[in-house]
Amino acid sequence: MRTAPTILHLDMDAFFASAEQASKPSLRGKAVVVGGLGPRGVVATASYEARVFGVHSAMPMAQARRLAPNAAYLVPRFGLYREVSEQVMGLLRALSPLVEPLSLDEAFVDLEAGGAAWDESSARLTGAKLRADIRAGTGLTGSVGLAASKMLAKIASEQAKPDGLVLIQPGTERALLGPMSVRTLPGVGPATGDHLRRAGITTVEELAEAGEDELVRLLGKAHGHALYAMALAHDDRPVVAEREAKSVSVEDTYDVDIHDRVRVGLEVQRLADRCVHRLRGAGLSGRTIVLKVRRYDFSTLTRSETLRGPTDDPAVVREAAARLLEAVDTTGGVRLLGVGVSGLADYTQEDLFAQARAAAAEPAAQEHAAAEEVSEESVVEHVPPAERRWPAGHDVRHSEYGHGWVQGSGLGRVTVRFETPYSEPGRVRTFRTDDPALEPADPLPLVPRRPGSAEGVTAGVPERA
DNA sequence: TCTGGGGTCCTCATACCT
DNA sequence: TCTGAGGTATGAGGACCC
Repeated sequence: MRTAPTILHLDMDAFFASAEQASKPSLRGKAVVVGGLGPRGVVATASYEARVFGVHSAMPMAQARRLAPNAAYLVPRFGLYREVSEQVMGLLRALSPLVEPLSLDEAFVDLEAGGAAWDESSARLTGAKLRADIRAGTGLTGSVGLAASKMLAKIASEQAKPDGLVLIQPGTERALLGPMSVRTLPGVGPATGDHLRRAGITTVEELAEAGEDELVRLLGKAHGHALYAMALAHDDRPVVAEREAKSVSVEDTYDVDIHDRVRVGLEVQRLADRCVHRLRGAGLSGRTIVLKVRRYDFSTLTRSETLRGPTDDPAVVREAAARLLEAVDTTGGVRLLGVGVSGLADYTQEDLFAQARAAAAEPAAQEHAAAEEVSEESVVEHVPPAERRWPAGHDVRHSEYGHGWVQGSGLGRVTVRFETPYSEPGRVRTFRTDDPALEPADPLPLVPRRPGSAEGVTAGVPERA
């Protein structure tokens, strides 16, 4: 293990909610909740103002609304978050070639590998400058943890939240970790936490005292060994820049359980098409097709089938998914369906054969693939028009009043607040949902671009245009 | 009053092969 | 030819993460 605290963990603060607040001046300092707004939605992120009321991630939206009835409730805009995330990841890559993104709002950086830091003081300076650059570039705050290992860097950034920096000095790790809850350690969730508690183990210190053999007996080989090492603050995992995807999947939870077997079949076909669309977009093909069914009582089952070779053919995936569905009892109704592909292979490699065959046998194959693309798009767009056009929180442009965002819609009306990331809080106006002067717009950058800036960014990557 | 979506990794059972 | 042991592939489920 390295001896200098040169592994950095960055965690953006309440990322989705903060991005929405930066984008909408009237929401700054207010409780904001981002997540699914349907009857079965859950909270993705709550702003710190909303957390005061007890709202937190993964909470059912209905419960959040009871706790914070006056908060602003918005659907996620992944296009905007992705764009901000890319900007932040760009700043990290300027520090080191070894950047390991964990999600849109989190990443590890090996500062030593990039020569950005080599000891405590250089690490601290680099971390502080990074935080300032992120704020200047995006208007958002991020918390930084610095330590000699990934696990400790992550614990440090957790302690730094919100909007702070914490460095764990090498040598102090075990004393720091000892009194903490076992739940602090990565990989210890509710089930393992309960398991350990029943065995009388609640702190990291007790975990270390229990000994490796006991932990393996309690939790199994892999988990036991890993946890014992963590309890001793041993963590040699390197920062890995390129991670290859192992599976691709799509799933939908329905507002109301589906009972009709025919409808279930149609939904599975749609999901298979969407999954293949994603697969192809990533330039991949896969061998194992997985069907996921969550029943009315929340019991979940998966059925899978491994083909002779990898495929990215929508017809093949549809057929496999349909076969798998035949073996599933859906009486009582289903609340969720999903289709996934694993056992991924490099599409381009595999496709050499497919292309050779196609060229020899079927000159129309290319057109067929193009037609699939179009039909998959149209599947994605198949949503009632009123909901599609005016989702809460999305940007709009009015020919007279300019740029704004949807505050709410229903009963043929849409309420818009006219403001931009750079304006004062704006006024609210209501229109008919079919008002021709009103149209959807791309998000604006959270911080105005300097004229002539090299990374001049087009305003917003539309999640779906 | 319930519980999203997209992933990863591990364990256990079973089948098959040698 | 029978039997058992061990390796590998496959399928199902569960825990965990953001």
